[in-house]
Amino acid sequence: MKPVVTRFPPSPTGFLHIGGARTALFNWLYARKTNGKFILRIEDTDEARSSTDSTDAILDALQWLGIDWDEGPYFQTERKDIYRRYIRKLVETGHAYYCSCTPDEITAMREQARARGLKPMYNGKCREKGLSDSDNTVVRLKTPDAGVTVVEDIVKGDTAFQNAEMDDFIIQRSDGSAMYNLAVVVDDITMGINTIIRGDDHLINTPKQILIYKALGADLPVFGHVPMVLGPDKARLSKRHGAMSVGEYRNMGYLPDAVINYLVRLGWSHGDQEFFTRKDLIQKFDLEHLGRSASMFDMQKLTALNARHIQAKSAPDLAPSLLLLLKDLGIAAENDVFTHKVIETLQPRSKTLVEMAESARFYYVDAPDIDEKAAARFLTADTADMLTRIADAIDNLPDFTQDGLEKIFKKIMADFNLGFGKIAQPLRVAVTGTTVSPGIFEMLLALGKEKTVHRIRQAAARISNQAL
RNA sequence: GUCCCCAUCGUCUAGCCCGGUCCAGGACACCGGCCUUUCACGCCGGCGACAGGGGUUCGAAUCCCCUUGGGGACGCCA
Repeated sequence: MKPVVTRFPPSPTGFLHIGGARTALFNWLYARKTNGKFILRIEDTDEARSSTDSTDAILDALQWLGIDWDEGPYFQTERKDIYRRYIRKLVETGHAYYCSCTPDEITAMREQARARGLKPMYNGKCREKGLSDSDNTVVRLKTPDAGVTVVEDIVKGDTAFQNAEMDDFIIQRSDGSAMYNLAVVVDDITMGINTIIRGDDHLINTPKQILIYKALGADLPVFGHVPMVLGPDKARLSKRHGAMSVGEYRNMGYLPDAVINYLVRLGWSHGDQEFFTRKDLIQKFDLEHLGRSASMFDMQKLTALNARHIQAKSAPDLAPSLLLLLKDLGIAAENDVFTHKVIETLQPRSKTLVEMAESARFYYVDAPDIDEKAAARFLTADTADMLTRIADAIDNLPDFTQDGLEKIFKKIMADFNLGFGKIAQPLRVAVTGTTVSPGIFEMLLALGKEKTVHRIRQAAARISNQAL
């Protein structure tokens, strides 16, 4: 059994979008699962639309997702000689021919075909002319007039295409450059690709490609055409659907593991399992459980999965990404024990890292921004004394632990005849500035004794000042 | 217009290949409740689907056909 060789061939005409990422993921997972090889190839033969910026962005996004490649990136623009050689071979063996029809003529043919209720096609005018290479000639593949070409697809099953439906398509442009179908097949053959998983928008290209494989006398790879990812309006995913690029998800505070988890579940399943670690996926991914129908992209589910992945990670793992986001908020934080504690208090209540960074803000600033509404409700005149008492008690606490804090709170509760809630909320507002925060104990413990005492005193002072 | 693909809760899906264990299971969302120092997490419960019509069969979500709906492709783009 030969090792599996898969590939991901993006064209560098923009960022890596979600649909492309999923295709890359399927190929990568299958290669990793089978101990095969995953090759990256940049399909930049459309030089007008391709850019190195796009290439960089795509590579960057793949790296962020943790999709690494064993070979490449190869660039099709650097392989022109290879294509030319194969095209020459096809002409020499009679599988292809030169055609001198002008674009206008072709347009006319198409209109004619359409008028007769047929598929718009080239009519094979130059097929038997025996033209040779000259300016303004293209090369076309000689396709069979009759019979069928069957695509054996591991996700769609066998699909038969009438050869009569296929025209003699162009494999080389008049400027001598290779067209997509030719370049892909030549690349896949020469790179040893034996498993092709791609979007089902390519299913129609497959019979054409099979014809090229056959004309070249090459073995066919295994094909698997996965359904498209659609937007919420069931239209193919496009710019107008909002966040499309993988990079946007990084900026919004999504974890690569969550994105991968979500993407793989869009069209693949493993029983009822929803949560997968990277390791799980490499172990469990298979081609048998790829779905056949298109799916819609659902941010809410991605977000839910992201929350679960945030909880599943360790604080030190989360820290580097969070630090970057804190920096965006103007907060300089270190990857230290303090930050790790901060993260732990926030993990169960953050759906994204951006959310976590915003919630973490109060830990780092010198004095929290006091929310006026919260202050009006909880930092009232009658709490000033209590807060001062708490601050003093904590200040004198030999051990700044949950036990120590509990003892203090119990005493205060008894002395002031208050329920715990009556103490906790003013305290929370004093220390965080808002009524919403992690649990009092974990939060104070993470904040540290000094800051805690300082903030409570500041709040008490604030109340006194307002009373004047 | 022609060709191709697809069709289970609002969404992602299990089940379909090898009909009965499915008056269809899980997850997200939504709605209740519990827990509780806030917000969350968590837990419990609820709502909610086999597109329609014909067959085949003792029996169909599962097999066949048609209809409808959705998607894709018909480039000197990839």
